[in-house]
Amino acid sequence: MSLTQRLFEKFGKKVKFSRMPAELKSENTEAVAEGNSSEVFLEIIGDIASLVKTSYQDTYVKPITDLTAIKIEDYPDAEINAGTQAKIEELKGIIQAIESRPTSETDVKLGSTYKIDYATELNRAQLEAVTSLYGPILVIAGAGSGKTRVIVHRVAFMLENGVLPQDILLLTFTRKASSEMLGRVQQLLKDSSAQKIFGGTFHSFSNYVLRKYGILLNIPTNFTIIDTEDSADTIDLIRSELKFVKKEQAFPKKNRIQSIISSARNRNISIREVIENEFTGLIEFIESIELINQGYEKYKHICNLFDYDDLMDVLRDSLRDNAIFRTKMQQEYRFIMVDEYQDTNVVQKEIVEMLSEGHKNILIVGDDAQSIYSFRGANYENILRFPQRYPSCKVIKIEENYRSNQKILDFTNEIIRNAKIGYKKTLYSKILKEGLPFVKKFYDQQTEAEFIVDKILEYREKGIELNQVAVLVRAFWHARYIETELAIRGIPYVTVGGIKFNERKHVKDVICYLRIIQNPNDAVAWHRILKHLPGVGLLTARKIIEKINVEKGLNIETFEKTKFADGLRELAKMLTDASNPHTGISHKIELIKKYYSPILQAEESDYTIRLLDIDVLIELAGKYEVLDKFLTDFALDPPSKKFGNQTTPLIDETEDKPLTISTIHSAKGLEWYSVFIPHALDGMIPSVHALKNIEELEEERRLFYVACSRAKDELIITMPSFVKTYNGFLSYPSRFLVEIDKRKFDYH
DNA sequence: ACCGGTTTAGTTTTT
DNA sequence: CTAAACCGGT
Repeated sequence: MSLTQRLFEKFGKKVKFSRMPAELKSENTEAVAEGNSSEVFLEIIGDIASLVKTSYQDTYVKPITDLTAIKIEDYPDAEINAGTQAKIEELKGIIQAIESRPTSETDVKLGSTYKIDYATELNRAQLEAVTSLYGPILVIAGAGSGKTRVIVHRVAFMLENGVLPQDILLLTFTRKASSEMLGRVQQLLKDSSAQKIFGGTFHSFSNYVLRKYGILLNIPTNFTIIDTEDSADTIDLIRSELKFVKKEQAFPKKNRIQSIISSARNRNISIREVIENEFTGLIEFIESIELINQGYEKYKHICNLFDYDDLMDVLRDSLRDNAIFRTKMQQEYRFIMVDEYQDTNVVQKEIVEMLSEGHKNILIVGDDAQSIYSFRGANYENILRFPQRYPSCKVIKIEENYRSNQKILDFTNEIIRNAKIGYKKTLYSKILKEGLPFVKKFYDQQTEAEFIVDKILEYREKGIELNQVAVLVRAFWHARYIETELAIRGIPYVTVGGIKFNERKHVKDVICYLRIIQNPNDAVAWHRILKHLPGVGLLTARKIIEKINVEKGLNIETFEKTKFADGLRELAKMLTDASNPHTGISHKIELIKKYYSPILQAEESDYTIRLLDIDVLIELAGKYEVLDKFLTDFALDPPSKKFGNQTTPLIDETEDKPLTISTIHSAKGLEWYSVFIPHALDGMIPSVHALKNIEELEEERRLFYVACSRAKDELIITMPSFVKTYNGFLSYPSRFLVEIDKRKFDYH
């Protein structure tokens, strides 16, 4: 029976799909039925699961979807062009050169004058990294090999050897990581000297330095930091102002333009190069985008705004062009350590090189197998090429793993063994275990979610707390069914990654009012809040802002006769009240809340829930004295990245001990007793966006590796038999699973 | 000319 | 879910 006939039997009429397989469309030309085609399709897909479109083959075939039957040859190869091939070969050579370096076998002898017994707390490789203080050092640290331990002990060792804390610079991937490390140093040494060490992200370091030396560098010290969304909004303003003539092809969207511009800066190449290499469809827009970029730069300058890339670029340029500044920095930070070096981009690499140019006391730690941020310009070549840059450097590899049991390591080693690029390191562990990693396929996403939640409850019965368990996903929507299931059963959980607290629309609105109070030139913030006034759209907002610029402030009389005069007057009054330097930040937000609530109510049906977030904001602001600092921290490092569902905006982790649902990216550096990886389908991990290009595909592999290597004791990988996406159905298991020796896991 | 409601197309990851 | 495109009203 054909599909059309089956549909007819089921629904009593012919059903038309908006996105239907071509061969079915031809069968169904006189279709009449309406309705949400995807839902209908989903309902019947159980019967006809044989007809599944694979996103990369563009055909509807009966797929072999059983993990035991499918072979890696059934997956299409990713393209490798000549340039990439040459680079892979070159990197192989570099890796070989590193591997053939003699590993240092010197036993480190330490006196007994230290507070810490380094020799017993560290293994040999770790000890060597900790006690080598001078010259360039590369530490290749596999997942779970005690990387943090090395940094913590090294900092302690430095201090114990009389290095001044203010001479040390510790650059990490998140601010949380650095504060945890320095906190541990403090505990080890039982004194507070570690507090004087500068520890933080590249961005927070740049922010600190640029504001401190702004006068020397001839840049304003009171700039406002804007995030990616603001950046895209600003770019959109410029685009509409430039009034490009309509072309055949639609102009790229603001987020795309933003990512092109940012990508060019992160990789230190021109916009033209980015488009020619990666966005060949947009070649006709190169000139326009370059024009937009010029306007964007000018706009930021006038409004005193810095985006994330500015923080990096301005610091790099200043170090390069201002010799006085460079020398000052080199003298100030005589010992530099960089964590997660595989996730630095070119600009950051240059910053590190210039900072350590004189003394060369630079230690970098990283793992090329865990490089997962190339979309942000990160380049794992930075770590691989470090020995090229510093031929005399010491290379230390730490391969003993203290996190996972040997069965999990056997599994993760296999993932990385299949990699086309990078070190083939083999991690080992002394932790032994009977069971293998668990892999299971389910009928659909619902049954998969139910299984996972059942299993989590089972763990809890056995005494494993919820906060010892994590669900790791490639993209946030992969966890939707699981979230629903958890909510139904009342299990507390926090989400990490995805839309963050500070990115929620209403939170950002409130922040924009504060930004105007702090920097009245902030046109991006003005745009955002003026558009809330009835009768004000893009163009009117622009006119108002122009007037504000000319008149050096918001002058109500200018707009007396307009239809939005009342709204503007109310806004101006609130801003005047809240601008009073004697009102605390929390009180300012309360004034904003009073003004903003009716606006929110008019726009959102769930406004009472959203108002709770603003109360959270008030609470958070209570810890700050200076508005400037509050806004900067909010842009660079949101006070709490973890938040629960709508009824509990912020979760107290120590009290509720919730389950973690996280993106794999945000799970970096963390570990749990047991880890679930749902949706292990080809097209999810690896993502559909990465199937064509070998470099992107390899990054997905590393992502899968990072996910699996978070597990200490149990690793559970599941998949539904199909998932509907906007352009097809996914039903093949992840190729990374197919590649692995079947004896390394239990398949159910 | 401009605003604002409605439809429709496209959806990764983050400092 | 979000942002662009479309369209009708002032």
